[in-house]
Amino acid sequence: MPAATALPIWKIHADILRTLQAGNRMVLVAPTGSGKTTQVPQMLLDAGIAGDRMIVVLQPRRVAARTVAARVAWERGGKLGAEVGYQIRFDDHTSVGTRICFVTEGILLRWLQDDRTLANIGAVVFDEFHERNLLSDVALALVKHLQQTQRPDLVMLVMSATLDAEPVAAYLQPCPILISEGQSYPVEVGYLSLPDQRPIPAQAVEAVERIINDETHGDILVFMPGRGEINGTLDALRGLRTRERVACIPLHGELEPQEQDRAFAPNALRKVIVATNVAETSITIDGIRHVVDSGVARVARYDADRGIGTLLLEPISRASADQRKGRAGRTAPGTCHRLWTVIGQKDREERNTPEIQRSDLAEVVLLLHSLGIREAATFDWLDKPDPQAVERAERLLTMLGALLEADLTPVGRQMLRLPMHPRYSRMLIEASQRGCVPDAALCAALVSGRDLLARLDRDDSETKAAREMFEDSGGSDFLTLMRAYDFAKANGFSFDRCRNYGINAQVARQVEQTCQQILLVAHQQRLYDRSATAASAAKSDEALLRCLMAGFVDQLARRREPGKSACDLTDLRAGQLVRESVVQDAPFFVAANLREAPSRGSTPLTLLSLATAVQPAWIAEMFPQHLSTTVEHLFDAQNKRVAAMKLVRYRDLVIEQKSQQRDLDPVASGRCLAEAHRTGAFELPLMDHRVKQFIARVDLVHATMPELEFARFDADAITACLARAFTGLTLVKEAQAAPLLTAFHQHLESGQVSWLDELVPLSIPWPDGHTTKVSYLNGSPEAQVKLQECFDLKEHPSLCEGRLPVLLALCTPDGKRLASTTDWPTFRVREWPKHRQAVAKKFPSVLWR
DNA sequence: GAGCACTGC
Repeated sequence: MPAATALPIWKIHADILRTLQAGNRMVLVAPTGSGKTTQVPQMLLDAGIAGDRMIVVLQPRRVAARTVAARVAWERGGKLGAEVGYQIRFDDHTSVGTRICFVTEGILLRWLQDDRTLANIGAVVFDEFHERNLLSDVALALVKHLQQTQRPDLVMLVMSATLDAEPVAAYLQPCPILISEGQSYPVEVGYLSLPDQRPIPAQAVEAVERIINDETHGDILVFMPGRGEINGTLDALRGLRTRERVACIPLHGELEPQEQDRAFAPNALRKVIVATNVAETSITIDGIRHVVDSGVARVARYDADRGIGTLLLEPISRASADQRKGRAGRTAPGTCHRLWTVIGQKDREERNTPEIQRSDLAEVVLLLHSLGIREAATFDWLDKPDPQAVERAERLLTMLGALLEADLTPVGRQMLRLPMHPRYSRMLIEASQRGCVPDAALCAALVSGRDLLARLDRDDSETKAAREMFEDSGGSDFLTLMRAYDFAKANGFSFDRCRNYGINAQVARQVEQTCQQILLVAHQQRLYDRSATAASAAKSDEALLRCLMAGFVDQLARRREPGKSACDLTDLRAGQLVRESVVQDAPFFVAANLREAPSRGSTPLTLLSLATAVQPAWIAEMFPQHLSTTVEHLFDAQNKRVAAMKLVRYRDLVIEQKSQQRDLDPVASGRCLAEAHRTGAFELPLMDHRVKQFIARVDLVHATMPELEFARFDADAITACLARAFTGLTLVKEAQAAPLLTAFHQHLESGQVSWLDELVPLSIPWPDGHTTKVSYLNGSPEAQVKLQECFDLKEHPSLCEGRLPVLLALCTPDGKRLASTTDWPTFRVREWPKHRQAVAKKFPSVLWR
């Protein structure tokens, strides 16, 4: 370790201090290895930048906050927790004398709720800001807001490892940018010459093989999007034919710590580490000289329109690819093998979408309200969140009772104290009424971190059998988690015992801590009395299930068929319950997790998980304001009739239906039959030529003589007429026998019907003294006439006061159509002579003129 | 008849 002052950041020491003495904002671009995280806070302290107040350094991860604090305390020769300290969840190493404090972002936001002015803080340093985590964006915006209002003396310093600092500087303007060099080695980047369609594991293995056979040195890091691809790559690596033996090591977040340690531990063999994005930001491994980058990652997004999360494979941004590349140049020059082409590089996004633009914002919006910021959508953000996401968050908070007409309620204020998503804090409030706070707290804790239960492999029948031990009779998937947790706790969180049952012991320990913390807050908030818990030992599951429903009632699902997974959800959504859920029978349940997943078909699946069976009666009791009852007339296709049903809905989801035939409404019933006909449910023989002619005539007058204001027959109008004709009827049979014409006449104003015979008559007079029929079914008047009878026509017949000539279909005596015309006199002069000879020859008995 | 990156109070 070099002397701290030899670190590159010290070259701009004077500039940093000068800038912060002249102003109160600064952006510092300093790559990894510059020493910024450990040195800058000390520089600020020694120069008295924060006065006698504390310097807070925001870290995105707990490990970083803890280890960096320890390092800085050591450099200053003090004890951790004295002059230099840290605070993360569950772990507070600070004292009254602490001057530099490393904290995770959530801690600062808690402090802000306790003291809106951050009175004892003089400077806030945002480290690793380029990651653009949700909470760093929130913290930056709130600290800026505070500086502009009550704390102009507050110093803000944003540190970023990438050069992309202009947007932040512009946001904080006036705000100088200082740039420090890093301590890294060049990395040679290679692209594919042609796109490769093979699966990425195969491509990656080929790249690894090339690196090894090129007789290079140093470990190899392969970036893959997920566990499946990692395992695929490791399988393929085993079949690798190289002169050198290598150690293949998986690395992802779900691994237990000792398994993760294999990636760090020295190895006699060259290491090939196949990792997810953990290795891009959270975990740094020394000795990597080569990176193989698949160029894809699974990215979580939030569809605010539907309130559904997605996790899809996406091409990574150029910024992200550079970050991955940098992992090869930390200790020596390296190489980076990108499994995409130079062209493909240009098509990539420049940087990642900030998390604030792809997250559920309920928790953030509630926090902002507590700080007096009511308009989260128009607040001064570095990057504004999607207004729809803000609106959905506000709607959810209103539904949960945290907001009332955009004002924070007392319940909302209580919810804010609880460190969890508002859905779960609402659940705890409910639990305080129902005497099951400890269970509800456990549920909240169980979903607050990584998954407690390992995902089952297809052929892992042993774990599967063990898992069934925890499964409940079908009430809630939370009960399964709770039992698994109880098991882990009863076994002292033993790794071995837990592993045999597919339980992550590390996660279980965290759940224990989280749960204790929640219970402490709940106690402080008087949501329950800790000393009195023993009394409520005898309890049923129902209270807990009702609490779960309170948090997720807007994600109520109704099974379409008994025993099947397809469900309808509130807000006209649909999805299917995951097969490992225990709620396989209940007709109604709430799902705590909605997410979209790609499927083999073209449409993605909406998967519902963490289900809890509920009863419609509970909804009626707990949310009467969201219920509506209507009598609706539904077409019963099976019995070919209208059925009157009393429907009870929670929002738009039917939760109860009862036949209500005696309340049948004649008008609604007729309407229902008409709609059913419209969708093709049955034929109408009486929709005959007469009716069709009538419709066509009206439409023709409408088009030709708009000044008469004849109403056109569109599909809606026709359905309305049928509804009128069917008034009081319930059976298809009755509808089919019902006379229709009168109902269609009523579509017109009184008097208009009689004008029709004048404007668009069903027949017109003919020179032979008879009449000839006119058809309107093709959209214009047509008459079929005998050619020889036309010679007495004085002028061409026309309708609609002369505006519309009748199309005459001219037939020879055998009834065959010779030609047609809308201008007989001209036809007679111009066209007839061309036909005359042939016609006269064929029909010599007729006198042709 | 089908599936999952990473954090944090």
